Amino acid sequence: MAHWLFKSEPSVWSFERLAACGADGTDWSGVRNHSAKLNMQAMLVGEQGFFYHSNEGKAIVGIVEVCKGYRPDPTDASGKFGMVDIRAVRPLPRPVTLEAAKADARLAGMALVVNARLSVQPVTDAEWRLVCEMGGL
DNA sequence: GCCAACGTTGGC
DNA sequence: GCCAACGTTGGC
Repeated sequence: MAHWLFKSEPSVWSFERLAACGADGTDWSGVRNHSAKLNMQAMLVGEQGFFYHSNEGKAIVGIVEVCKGYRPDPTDASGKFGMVDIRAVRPLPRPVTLEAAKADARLAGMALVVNARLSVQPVTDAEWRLVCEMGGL
């Protein structure tokens, strides 16, 4: 099972707000980037990812799960982009800050460290295990 | 098809 | 608030 990372400004859409959506989660519409699109296309229902707060907090704050597979994004008039649905699984007991990720040499290749602007990122198994551990899981 | 100009994102 | 990085657009 692959792992992922979803990024959002908490003032726009926070992990708390996702958690409030419950077990059905919400559609992750509005992504307009081809790399992010390819990542979402590769997602399978049941795969898990991190949820990262950009700008404010700058930390991985929770675990999410893909609960509906890739399909067209109705908010995209061009029809080129799509979306998946995600739901909150659990918050991290100890959020893992960007600073902490950058400080760990084992995470030097992590997409979040290398290309912070990509809104939907892949996470390797090793990165997943390490960040979960750092986060207190 | 190349590349300069521009807009957006996000860390600092 | 600034600016670097990146993606997209459009002129040639």
